Amino acid sequence: MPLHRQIQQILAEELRAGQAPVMTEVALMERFNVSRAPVRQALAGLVSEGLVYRERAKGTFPVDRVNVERPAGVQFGGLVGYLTERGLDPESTVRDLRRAVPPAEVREALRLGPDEEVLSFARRVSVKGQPVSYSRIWIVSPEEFLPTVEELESSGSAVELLEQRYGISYQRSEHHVWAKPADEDEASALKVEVGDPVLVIETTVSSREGKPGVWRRVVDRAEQFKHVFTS
Amino acid sequence: MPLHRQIQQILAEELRAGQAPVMTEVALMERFNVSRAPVRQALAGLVSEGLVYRERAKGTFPVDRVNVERPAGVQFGGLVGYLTERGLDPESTVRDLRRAVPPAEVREALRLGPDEEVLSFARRVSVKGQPVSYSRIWIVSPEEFLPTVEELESSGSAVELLEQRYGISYQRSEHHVWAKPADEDEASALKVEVGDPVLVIETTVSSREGKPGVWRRVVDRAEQFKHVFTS
DNA sequence: AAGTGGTCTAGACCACAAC
DNA sequence: TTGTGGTCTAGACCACTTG
Repeated sequence: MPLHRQIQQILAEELRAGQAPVMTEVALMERFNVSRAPVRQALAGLVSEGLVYRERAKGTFPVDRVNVERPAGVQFGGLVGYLTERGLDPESTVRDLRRAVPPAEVREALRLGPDEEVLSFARRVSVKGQPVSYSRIWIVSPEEFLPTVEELESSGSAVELLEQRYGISYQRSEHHVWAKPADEDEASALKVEVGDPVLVIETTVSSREGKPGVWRRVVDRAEQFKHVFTS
Repeated sequence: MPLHRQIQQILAEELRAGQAPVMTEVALMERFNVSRAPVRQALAGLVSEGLVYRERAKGTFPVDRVNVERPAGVQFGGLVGYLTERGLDPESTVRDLRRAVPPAEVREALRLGPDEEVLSFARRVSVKGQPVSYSRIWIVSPEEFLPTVEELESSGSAVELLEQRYGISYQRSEHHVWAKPADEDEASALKVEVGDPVLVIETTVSSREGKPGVWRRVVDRAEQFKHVFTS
């Protein structure tokens, strides 16, 4: 592991522990016996982590109140884990797992030809027997990637599986969010009345090359869980 | 302007114009007659702009399809400008402008004492006489910051005014998003029926020091405008 | 073998803030 | 005046990809 990562990690731990380490570049150069470059790189990392901020000619200071909470919503497929962390013991039901040609809207978002097949399935997440979220996902993946329903239900995230097995990782995502009255399908899946408000989130996930690889549409029960985005 | 910014700007223009400039570090060092540091800094900037990606031992490449669209939603107070850009000619109505003690929920988010007053007002944005968005905002600001209703309606963003006059700038924001049925107030403000779905977004904006300075709650007509978040 | 980006050293000068 | 972070130079070695 490169020096600057080690330094960043050490400082991040100290910051999260509430200690405010001496943060001037010179002091850190002496403390770690390195030149300025790795120190600056480590500090840049802490800035992008949101742990410190820097002011020219003034210094480097820890951010006031570090947000400990890591909310769901931005993290892809994090809902199950998020609920589990809070002791809510969610059930995840996967069905309709198959390779298929997606509808036109999804084909366009994923830039697929009219005959290209991708992996798809639907997932329903329930807490105490009450459904809170219903989603369908389309994943561009190797043909030999065929996880079982059990694997998907236990992992909570197909993208995670894909990353573990093939090293395919995604960097960018774009979320489109709106509210609408539930139609019949959504109402029956979520056990609400037709016309009740639901939250719809459509997400396109792309690799760092800018190539879209995953499209997902989530329908949430209104007021059940708030989604959090940070920027 | 520092060298690396100039280089980044030149390359960004070329990339957006569709030209794919030679991107190896050595080539750029020769082209701009600089050392490696500013070149690397410029390229790092392009990466965070989302214009290029880099692969170790392979090279630096333009991102597949550069998203030209700059969506509203993440930008604070950008709705009016966003609609205007699309030729929709929105009307912005500001009312109830005053300094006041916010309710407990907002006080907590802004970390205020029980008697501290902040600037507040409500804004309704309409397109063709039809309301699309209703919001209330609370802004921690100097007492002498008292913009007029006219200034607020024309600027589209109180935060922008604050930035221009006092140099106060905000970096972080956190959005909580959910759907709910409209209550009586929301229904009458947005001219929808009670119980119709609306989208609620509560946003806390903080300075880079981590100090929260603005709290806003927006209620949107459902399906009227989608909100877009990228990460 | 040649070329790439990632890392690191050891210097230097600058604008700016604080004392 | 001193110390800070921002910028830049001129070197170096490395792991890794590609021909």
